[in-house]
Amino acid sequence: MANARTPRSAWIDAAQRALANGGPDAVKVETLAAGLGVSKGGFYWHFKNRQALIDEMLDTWEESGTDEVISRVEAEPGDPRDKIRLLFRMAPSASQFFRTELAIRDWSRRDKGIARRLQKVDGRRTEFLRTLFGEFCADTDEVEARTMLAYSLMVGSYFVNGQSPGRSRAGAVELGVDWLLR
Amino acid sequence: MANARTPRSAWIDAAQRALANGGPDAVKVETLAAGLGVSKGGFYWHFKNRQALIDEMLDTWEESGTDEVISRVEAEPGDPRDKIRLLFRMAPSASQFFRTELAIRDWSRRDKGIARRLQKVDGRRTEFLRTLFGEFCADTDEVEARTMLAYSLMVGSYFVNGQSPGRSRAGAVELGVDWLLR
Amino acid sequence: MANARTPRSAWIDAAQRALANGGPDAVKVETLAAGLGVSKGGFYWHFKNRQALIDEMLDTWEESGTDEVISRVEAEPGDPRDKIRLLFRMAPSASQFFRTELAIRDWSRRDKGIARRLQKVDGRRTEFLRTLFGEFCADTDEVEARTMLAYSLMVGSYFVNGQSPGRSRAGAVELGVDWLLR
Amino acid sequence: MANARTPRSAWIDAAQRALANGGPDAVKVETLAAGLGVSKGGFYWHFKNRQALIDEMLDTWEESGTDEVISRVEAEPGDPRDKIRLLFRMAPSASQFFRTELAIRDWSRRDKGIARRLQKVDGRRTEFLRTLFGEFCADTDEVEARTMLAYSLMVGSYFVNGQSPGRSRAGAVELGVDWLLR
DNA sequence: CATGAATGAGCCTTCATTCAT
DNA sequence: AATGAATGAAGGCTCATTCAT
Repeated sequence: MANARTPRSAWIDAAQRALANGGPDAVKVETLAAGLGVSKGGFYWHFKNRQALIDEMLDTWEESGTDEVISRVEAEPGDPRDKIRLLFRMAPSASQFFRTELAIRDWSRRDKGIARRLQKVDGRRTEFLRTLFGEFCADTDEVEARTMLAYSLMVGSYFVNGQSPGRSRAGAVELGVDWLLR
Repeated sequence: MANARTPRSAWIDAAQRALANGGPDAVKVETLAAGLGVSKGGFYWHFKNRQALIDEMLDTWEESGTDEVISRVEAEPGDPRDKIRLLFRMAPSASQFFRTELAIRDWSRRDKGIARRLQKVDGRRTEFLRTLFGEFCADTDEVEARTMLAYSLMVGSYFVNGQSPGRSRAGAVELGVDWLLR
Repeated sequence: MANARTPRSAWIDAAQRALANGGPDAVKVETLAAGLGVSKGGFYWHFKNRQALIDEMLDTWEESGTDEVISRVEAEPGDPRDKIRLLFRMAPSASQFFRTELAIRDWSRRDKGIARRLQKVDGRRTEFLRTLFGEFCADTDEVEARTMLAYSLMVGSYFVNGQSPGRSRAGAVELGVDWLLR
Repeated sequence: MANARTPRSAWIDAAQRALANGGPDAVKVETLAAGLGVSKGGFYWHFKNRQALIDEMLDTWEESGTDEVISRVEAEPGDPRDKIRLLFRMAPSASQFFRTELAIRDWSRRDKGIARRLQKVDGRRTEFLRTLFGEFCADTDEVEARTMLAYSLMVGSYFVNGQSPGRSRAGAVELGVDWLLR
């Protein structure tokens, strides 16, 4: 039973990829089925309907997007500054995951349920950042300022398309990080 | 005369609102028409097709989002720090406009044409920020770092959903701005 | 009054051209108006509706398609054979007119009214051919056979698309005519 | 299995009938579906789009209108004259098929693709006629003349609506055929 | 005589969903 | 665990027609 020919997880993965590449409206039963080399009818064996798939996909994302990242960073040796730097380096490397997240971020502005999920994720991550900054920074307001700037940079830089003169986006981001960690 | 019963601009406004609220796929001729209390057929008197409306809407956004904003800020008296603060205050007030922009930002990741437009807009705005920071900050790298952080904060904070403990989002953003302008 | 800015006849001509080029469905009020550099609203000043235009166009065609051709041929000097040859030569020269007629011919298979009109036209023309053949051919059946062959050739050759080896269509038709006039 | 509830061929047949009865623009997905007692959405399971149906319909017509006809005639015993007579007798009996062809003939004047197809069909058929006439007729020009007249009669007589005095169309055509086979 | 603006029916196409097998 | 076939609700677009000016 559990070892289905096309397991549930395959649909969820495909949905996540579709979301990352084309936004919520690109999560089409037909398209996913085609990608999996399966007829769309089969989809309804696994899921009640499209919404059910989407919900499960979001559950999956929510889980892996917080604990996983944080525990990986915490496991790493080094001072808080190293850990923050690591966080910035992780985002682009988890590309597929991160691109899905960007789509979800946009989506959250139109969907209360998604917004709630994102709030949890962002809450946990900023909390983590606050802890890290707090380790070398006494003033609460300053911790908050740096946290806000750091997280906005981490997320926002992916929504910004401008070109810094003579610098790659990554280069410009690094300058920002350095400045934040002075 | 240009006394249209439903002027072109009404369609563009409606499209902008729809984009802000539901993303590109929510810009539906039928829906816009219903919202304007007009039959969908009438749309095609004003625009060749849906794409033409979208293009014009983007043109409109592009213009008002750069020249307009920049010249309004430059007209204001005050030192560069005041001007940067004004920029941050303007964004949320131009709420409808800004929400449209956020949708465009997400869209740009999937559409080359949109990406090009956004690059122009972001390029001009960051250029403007660079000028302002340059007025009280000698080091080029520092100017770049502050610019990147400021713009990411301005944009990214709208994509972040977390809650700072005991602070509104606006409050947290202000802390960030203050810190950036030290 | 009678000298309108865009006279009735202009619409009828345009309709005839459209019919010749694109068949009945190409006779679109909008297209005709555009071709005349006029807005389509004006159409309804002249005609009750599309059907009215079509009917008038057919009336016009019916008139010019019989008496005109026949009287022009009869006016010409020469023996019956010359006149028949002239008829064959006239068809392609009256190109615009003839192309309209081909469209009408097709149309007539689906529209009783058109069929009746065409029957009148074909009846008069074949009658005329019968007279001409009768002048050098005694046997009634032979006259009928030649008439049928001649008229089918005149009309049908325009619906046939094959290529005779080493001959133009006109060349092949001429061979047929020669043979018919032996 | 290929046990389609509404097989592809049913759509093609319906399309052919629609074309025969109303011309190319009458081949409407919605209309065909209604005729087949099926919802229009189902159409797109069988065909990519309307054009795909039309193309397949034309392929079908092309094949059955050449190879099929020719091989059926060639299989028949008898001298060339008998075979030509058979050809003339076959046309009206394949009424549905022939009416479709007449529509295609008209269509070909406005559509290059259709024209190419028709040229192939007419080319093969006239080639066949040329062979048959060649068997009892030495002079090349005469063969060509008779071929042209025969084929124009076969096709053209269906576009001619006149009434021969005291004769049916079929009767008049027969007279023509007899004369051609002297 | 005509335009500018709109209506509404109709068509093509897409897609979530259903269902018998 | 899935396929083949279909439904039906949208949504984009065209076009005949209307009507105030």
